[in-house]
Amino acid sequence: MDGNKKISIAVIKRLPRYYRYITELLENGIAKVSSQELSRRMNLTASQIRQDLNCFGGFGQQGYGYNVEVLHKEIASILGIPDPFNVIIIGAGNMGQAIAKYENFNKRGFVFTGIFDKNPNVIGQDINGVKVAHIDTLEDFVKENKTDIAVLCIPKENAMEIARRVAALGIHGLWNFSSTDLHNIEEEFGTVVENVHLTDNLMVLGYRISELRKNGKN
Amino acid sequence: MDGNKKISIAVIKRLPRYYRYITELLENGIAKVSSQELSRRMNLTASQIRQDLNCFGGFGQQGYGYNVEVLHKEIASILGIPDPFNVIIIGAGNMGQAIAKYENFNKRGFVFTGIFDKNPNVIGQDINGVKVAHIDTLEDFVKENKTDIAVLCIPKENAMEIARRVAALGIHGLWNFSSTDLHNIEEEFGTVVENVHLTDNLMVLGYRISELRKNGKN
DNA sequence: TAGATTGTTAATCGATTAACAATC
DNA sequence: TAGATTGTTAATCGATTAACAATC
Repeated sequence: MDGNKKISIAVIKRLPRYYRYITELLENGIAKVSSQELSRRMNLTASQIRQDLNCFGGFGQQGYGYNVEVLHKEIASILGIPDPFNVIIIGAGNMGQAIAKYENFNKRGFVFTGIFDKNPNVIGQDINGVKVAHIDTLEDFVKENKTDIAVLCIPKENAMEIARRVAALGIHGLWNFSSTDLHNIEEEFGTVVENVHLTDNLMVLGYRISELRKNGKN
Repeated sequence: MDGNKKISIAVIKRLPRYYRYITELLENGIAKVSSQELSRRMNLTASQIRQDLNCFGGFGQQGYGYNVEVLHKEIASILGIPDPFNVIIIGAGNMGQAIAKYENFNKRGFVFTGIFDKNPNVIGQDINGVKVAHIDTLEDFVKENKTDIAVLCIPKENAMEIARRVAALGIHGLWNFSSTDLHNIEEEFGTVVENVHLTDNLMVLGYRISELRKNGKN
C-alpha cells in the first residue's frame, strides 16, 4: 500500500541535475522536451533519463515527450522544494560564513535561520541577517524554532561531539563539512548525513591531473 | 609496457578516504593493519579494500597484513602528494575566500598561489597572504607562475567563459564551484574538471530527510 | 492513420562480494 | 609447522543500455 520500491541512490543523486536543466528549459520558454533532446543536452543516454523519471511516475506522453512545466513541478515536488527546510550552521568560520551568505540555497527551498559558534570574537556578529549565537544556546534555539538541517562547519576534532548533540535534538539532517566521517550517527539517531569532503574531492582532481600528464603527455 | 589497466573512478574516489584512515593509524603509532581491521573501521568489506589496494600494487604481506607506514607512503604517492599542486582561485567572493583560507589543503599538497576577481572593491585585498589581483592579469600571472589547478568560485553566468580562458592557458585541472556544468571543456582542452555542486548535494539531503519522515514516522 | 516517443522488459556491463589457493 | 591474511579468480549483485511493444 505504500509503493516503496526503494529508489537507488544513483538515481537520487541525478535528480538535482535534472532539476537544473528543466529549470533552464522553463526559463527559456521551451514547452516540451524529449528524452533524446534532454540526453543530448545533459550528456546522458535517453534510456537512462526515461528509466530515472519512471521511478517516480509516468510524467511523459508517448509520441510527444515531456511537458517542461509538468516535469519541473514534479521534480520540485520529489525534492521537497515546495515546503522549505530550515537550516542552522554550526561554526561561523570561513566556511560557515560562506555558506550562510550563499544565496542559491534559498532558491532551492533552504532557509538559513541560525548560526552558532563558541568563539567570543564572532558571537553577536551579523551574518546575512542572522546574529551568531553561542553554541550553548543551541538547545534552547532548536526547542523554539523548527530546525530541519544542521550544517557542520567545525574542525574534525569537535565534529563527532557536536553531531551527537545535534542529532539528539531530533534534527533530521546533517550536512557535514568537517573532514571526518560521522560514524554511527545515522544508525543510532536515524539522522540523515551527507558529507562534503572537499579535500577528498580535490585529491581526486589531483590524481586525475597526474594520470593525464602521465598518459597524455609522453 | 605501460601497465595501464585503467582504474575505475569508483576506486579512485575511495583513495582519499583510505589516506585519511591510514594517516590516523600512523599518527596513533599503529604499525600494522589487516584488511579486516580496516574494514571494521571504515565500514567497507575487507574484500573491497584488498581489491582496491591491489589495483596499485601488492602493498600487503600474507599472514601479516599491511604495514601502515608503507601503505601511507604508497597512497600518498598515488595521490601525488609528494610534489605539490599550485592552485589559483578565480572569484574572491565568500566561497573563494573561504577556500583560500582553508588550511587543510596545504597538508594534502595543494599550495594557494593566487586569487583573481573583477570587482574593484576586493582587488588588492590580502587573503591568507596573497593579494587579490584583477582577472585581466590572469594570463600574465600564469605565464610566469606554474599553475596546476584553477578553482572557479564565480557565478554560473561567467563560468563557461572563464573556464575556457583558464583551460586555454594550459592549466590542467579545474575545480568548479559554480553551479553549472562545464560542457566540452574536458574534451576540447584535455583539462580535468571536478565539480562541487553544493546545492545538488544539499538537495539530496533534503530528499533523504523527506523519505525518512515519510517512511520512518508513520 | 503514420510518426514519434514513451514506459518497460530484457540484455549487457561493471562493480562488489565471496571464496580460496598462495605464502608469509 | 600452523595460523593468519593477502592476492586473485569466480560468483553475485546492481546499474546502465538496448530493444520494442504500447500509445499518444
